[in-house]
Amino acid sequence: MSAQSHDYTEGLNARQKEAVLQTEWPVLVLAVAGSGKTRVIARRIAHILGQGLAGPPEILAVTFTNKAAEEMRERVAGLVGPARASATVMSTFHSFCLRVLRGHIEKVGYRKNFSIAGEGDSRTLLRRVVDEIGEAAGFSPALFQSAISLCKNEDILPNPDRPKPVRNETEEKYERHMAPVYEAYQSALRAANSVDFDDLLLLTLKLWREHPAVLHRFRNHFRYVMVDEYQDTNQVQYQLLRMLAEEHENLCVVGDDDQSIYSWRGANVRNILEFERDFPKARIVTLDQNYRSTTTILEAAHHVIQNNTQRRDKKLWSDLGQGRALDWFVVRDDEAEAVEAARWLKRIQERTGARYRDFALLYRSNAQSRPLEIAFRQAGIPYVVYGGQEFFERTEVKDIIAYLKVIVNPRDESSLLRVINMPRRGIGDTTLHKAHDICREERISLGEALNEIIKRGLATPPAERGIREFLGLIARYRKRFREGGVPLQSLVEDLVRDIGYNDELERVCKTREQAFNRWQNVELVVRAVADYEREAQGPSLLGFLDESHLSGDQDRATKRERGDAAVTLMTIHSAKGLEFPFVFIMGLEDGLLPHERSLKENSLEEERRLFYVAITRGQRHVTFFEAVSRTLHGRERMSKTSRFLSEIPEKLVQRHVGAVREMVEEHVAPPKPRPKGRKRSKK
DNA sequence: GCGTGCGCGGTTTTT
DNA sequence: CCGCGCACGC
Repeated sequence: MSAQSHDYTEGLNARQKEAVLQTEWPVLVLAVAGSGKTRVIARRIAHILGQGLAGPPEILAVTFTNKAAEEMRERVAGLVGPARASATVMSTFHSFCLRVLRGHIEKVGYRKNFSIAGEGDSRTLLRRVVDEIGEAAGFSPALFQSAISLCKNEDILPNPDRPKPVRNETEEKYERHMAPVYEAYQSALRAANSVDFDDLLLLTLKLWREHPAVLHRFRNHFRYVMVDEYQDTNQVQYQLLRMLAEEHENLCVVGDDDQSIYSWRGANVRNILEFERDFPKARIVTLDQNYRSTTTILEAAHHVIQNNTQRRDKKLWSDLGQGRALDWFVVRDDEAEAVEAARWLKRIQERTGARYRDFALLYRSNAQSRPLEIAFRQAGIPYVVYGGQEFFERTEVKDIIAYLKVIVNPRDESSLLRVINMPRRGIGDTTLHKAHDICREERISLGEALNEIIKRGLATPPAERGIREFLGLIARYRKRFREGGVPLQSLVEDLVRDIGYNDELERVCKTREQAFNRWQNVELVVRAVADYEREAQGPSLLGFLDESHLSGDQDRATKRERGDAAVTLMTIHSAKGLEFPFVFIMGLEDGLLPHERSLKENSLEEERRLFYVAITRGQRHVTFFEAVSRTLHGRERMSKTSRFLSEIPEKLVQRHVGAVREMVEEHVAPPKPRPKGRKRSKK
């Protein structure tokens, strides 16, 4: 590795160079879809390192997904070598905050061994809370959950007196019930020494606000801060960034307001729209050259997005040639849609020699995948459906994880409740209610209360035996894990054996096959532990749990590999950031895209951005499918063409009604040889 | 304390 | 149509 400084702007266009070279003030990089933003961030990091402006640990690059962080790390490694790349801090907001909190959480009132409550954990907890204080008033726990999350995203704490303009009775009632539930939920979490995903960010903010000395250490440490997908940041993330960059202001954010599709999760487009107001010294660099799609695709996308009012106007162009007009199939129903999509796919393959992995079918909602799966299976087309149940959300996986959580954090009540009678130990509601009463009277944790029950002889003999067995098991493993010395993997293996989980699965499952499948998931947990133990710096059970909560789907890597020889089926949301030579956009009907619920909620512009994101995934060709009639919730409904389709000029689209016929020769684009790293067969 | 039906609700989901 | 959360009978 050469020590002399290197020109990391080589091969970049003028704008990209500008973005890389401006390092000493706030920079907003407005990067349209496919304009090489990851490349720019990676080069910028390399440039800062190469110029000796900062050392690797002094650079912070934040992303939203682990995958993005990983990709970034690889890109940077390719430029400056793996050693310096891995010393650079590239992580998601959540992992970054977790790291901060593992070091300082005691200053904001939690213990170091706090648990992370996943979405499911928090839902369960919320159900219990609502039950206990009897505040449901007809509102579902799910509703409370998302409302609380939105509050947390905006840095709003539970406060019953919060003045709020009230429009109608339902809303007023809702407000009245929301505050106590939020408050009770928060104290329950705290009593369990647990934090939810939103707390990771919120508590970091609290820590920095209340402990300026801590903030200063981080501020002085991270001399350069970069943020990917800035349009997706929420209020709390914005505050965190602001505090971190307050002095040096070496903050570089990259994003595209037109691709903001997560406002329903608290993302605030305002952050990117008003960056100059927030940081008056800001420079703005616009990357408007697209390196991905044909001009036809871009023109169509551009016409669509221009109907939005709340956006920064920008061009969008490429020099990749015109390509084929977009195709638009109007078919009878969702079944026909799937069958025609399969036929169309084969036709394109015949003509272009494209492989299965070159295709993606994108849809608004997961329910749309089913007819596609059926048709593709019949047509013998291999496919991979993305989304669905996450590995760490599966029952058996959650059970094992819950055991581990109880072992690490004795106060973790949700996890304790999950496993105390799993497998059956004869401990039911009666006993647990007694324990819960003791919790309250004595202000002790549930685990301690169980001990009390035995001491006071309050449990029935079988329940008492169960409690002893359970507490003994947990105590034994807690000790073993604390003492260390034995590999994590064998301890987890022992645990799974000791609790008799295999037998439990055999008992619960109806078929052998199901038991086998679920047992395999248990084995995957053990494998995940082994993998973690091998890779991590200083592996610990706590570290494994942290990783398992924040790294989403361990399966994703394996799915990707399998995806090589398969067509991709996914929602438009999960397609963001990806690209495919051939993209099919399914269900172009009013009510689906735009979704009817969004029409009610006044978020048509976000639906349009969603459509824009879908179109701009396509490299060579995009096809629309519209079903005149669609079965939804078991009921057949007639539908109207998506209003978005009329926003694309007619000359860019070829409309076909009914079945797929021969692909009309003059429309076929010459196979576009743009080998981006990997070669495409040219025939 | 544990297993089975009814009934309700049902976009999107990076962490 | 499907999955679940809860309410009832063993």
